[in-house]
Amino acid sequence: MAKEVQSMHFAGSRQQITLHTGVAYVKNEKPISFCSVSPSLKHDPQAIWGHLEPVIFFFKEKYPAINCVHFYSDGPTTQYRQKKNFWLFGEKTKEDGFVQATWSFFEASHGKGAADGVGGAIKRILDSRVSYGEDIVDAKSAFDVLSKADTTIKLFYVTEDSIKKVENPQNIQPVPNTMKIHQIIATDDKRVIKYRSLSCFCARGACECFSPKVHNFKQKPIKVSCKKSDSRTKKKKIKKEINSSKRARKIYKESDTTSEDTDTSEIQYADTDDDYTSFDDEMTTGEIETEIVYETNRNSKVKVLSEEICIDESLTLWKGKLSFKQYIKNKAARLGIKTLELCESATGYMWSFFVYTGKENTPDPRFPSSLNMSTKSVLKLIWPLLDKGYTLFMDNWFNCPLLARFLKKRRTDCVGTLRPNRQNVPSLVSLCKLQAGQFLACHSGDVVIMAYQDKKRVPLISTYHGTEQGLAPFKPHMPPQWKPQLVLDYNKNMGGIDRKDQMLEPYLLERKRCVKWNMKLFKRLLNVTILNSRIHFEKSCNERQLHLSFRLQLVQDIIDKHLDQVPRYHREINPCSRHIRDTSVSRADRDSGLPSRRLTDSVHWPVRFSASHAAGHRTLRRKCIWCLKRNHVSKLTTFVCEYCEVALCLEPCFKLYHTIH
DNA sequence: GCATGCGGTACACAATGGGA
DNA sequence: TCCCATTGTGTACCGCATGC
Repeated sequence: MAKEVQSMHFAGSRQQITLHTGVAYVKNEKPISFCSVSPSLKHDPQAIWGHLEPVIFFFKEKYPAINCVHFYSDGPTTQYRQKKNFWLFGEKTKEDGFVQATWSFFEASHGKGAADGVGGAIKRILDSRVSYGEDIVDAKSAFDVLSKADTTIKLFYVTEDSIKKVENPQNIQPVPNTMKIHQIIATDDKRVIKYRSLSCFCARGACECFSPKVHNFKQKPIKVSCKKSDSRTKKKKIKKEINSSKRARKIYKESDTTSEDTDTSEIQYADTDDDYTSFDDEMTTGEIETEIVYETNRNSKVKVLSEEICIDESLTLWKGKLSFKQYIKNKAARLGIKTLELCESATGYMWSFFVYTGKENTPDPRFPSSLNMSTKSVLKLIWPLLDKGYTLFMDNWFNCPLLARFLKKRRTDCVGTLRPNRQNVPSLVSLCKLQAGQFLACHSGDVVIMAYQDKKRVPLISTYHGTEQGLAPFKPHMPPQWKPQLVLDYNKNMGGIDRKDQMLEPYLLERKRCVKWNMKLFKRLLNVTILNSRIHFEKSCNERQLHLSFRLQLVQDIIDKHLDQVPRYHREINPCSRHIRDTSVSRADRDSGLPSRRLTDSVHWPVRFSASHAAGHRTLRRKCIWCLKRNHVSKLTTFVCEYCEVALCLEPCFKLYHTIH
């Protein structure tokens, strides 16, 4: 409805005014064009609603029965399509008594609209008056001239004070994906709006077409500051969150624990993941694809694992904003992206993994939703390996008796530590008095639960151990020590993931700061892939290879194989280049002694931004990287290097970028 | 919480090119 | 050569993601 015509110059005077034009369509009535004139040069939402207020008042008075309003405008972020306007829209439409209200934004480059026509007519009237000798020096004189003119356009004068009186909302929550919004809808609550990427009017906008999302301006995001100086406050916040999660914890009862035919669909486990505190931040999880599950080996024969495998968690350091960022207090990184991994115990070969994106964000239709997260995680990872006779080692976050029994039924043994507060764990495990080195074991069918007293009480579970004992590995200056075989096997085989992390530690590709979290995760996976390759190589060749020499050899092999395909410039600056062929000079040019005019060996050509370059973008201009990085100047360009896909000014940035290292 | 970088848009003005 | 429409460029600003 509204369209703003920018500032104008009048009869030699440099004073500017603002015209805010529009056309109103009322059912069964002729369209009414209107224009508000103001000396204020503000064009922000506060000004827009300052201009709209007298217009709305006029129409409400003329047509009191109106209770529904639809606004149409283009979508500049400086004016209409922005959070402040959204906020004022919800506020003002309620104040003005509209039952239903929508605001739709035209797509960019939509062409001229009716409101532009009104603006053109106004400017023509003013121009004609100036040509007849009238001097229009300010907004008031322009309004007077327009009022005297023979026009059907309804005119309003808006003072600067009336614009200042409009509330200017501060510190309000931005609406996610504002740039993609094409319609906002007012709700019963003035602080809550709906928005969607496509407009619809099948129920005066109050429909559920195109899945409108709800935005509440009242809610504030939960933020936890990570400032070093504020560590005490941070600890308090973490402690508070942990306590609240404990209070909210629900212990479910097993539906049928006596049944012999135990199935995962019938069992429910206690949820006790109180070591983790998830930080919710500004990013909504809906924007994140949670299907980052690495299951390439499910049906492949790439690697035959040895019998002992283990599942554990790993944390990739990430301090930036991320909705599924995890805090794990006993990890070195403490804060980052948590991955749950299945590795071979002996070598650390990572067979599968998935990124933990929170309890609610990792749905898997294969498992009942009643299962707790730790059990679902185990089943998700081990599922392709069931019925193949593996022995799975896990720590106490994953283990519980019913899971162990289920795995045993699927020909998979299970060994690990156990939390005494899990369902079906005998109370003796935590209550019995034991001295250091003593242990107590309870049997139930195939499952044995043991309490071993070391420096502190360690509950354990196994599906193939008994009470047999073994001699612990020799330690200098320590007497030989007998321990339950269960404990010895657990200590021996649980460290697969730690072994992998230990081997990767000196070669952390992801150590360099990354702007995006997914790039950091990608680098980490690349690193794990190299380690996996080495393990695979060692097994296939049956010879030991130092990790460093393996990596160096890998780099050399890649260079030997692919260097010919690398553009000339990159080869010349690469000290490893051994295969440079100068094909840029023709025989005729060599004979003439002049440099060749033919750039046959170059792949770097300046091309215009095309639809392929601008995939996902709506404009065909980008900021020049060279101007931005080297000269610290923001300069838009329409050219891009065809090969590098980097935006560069044609002159001189394109040449400088490709010649100065 | 703040700073920074990047993508995106609007707007004003300059440059360009075709037709009379 | 002039006029006018189109295209290109610079600037300002906002939203969002990320890092510290």
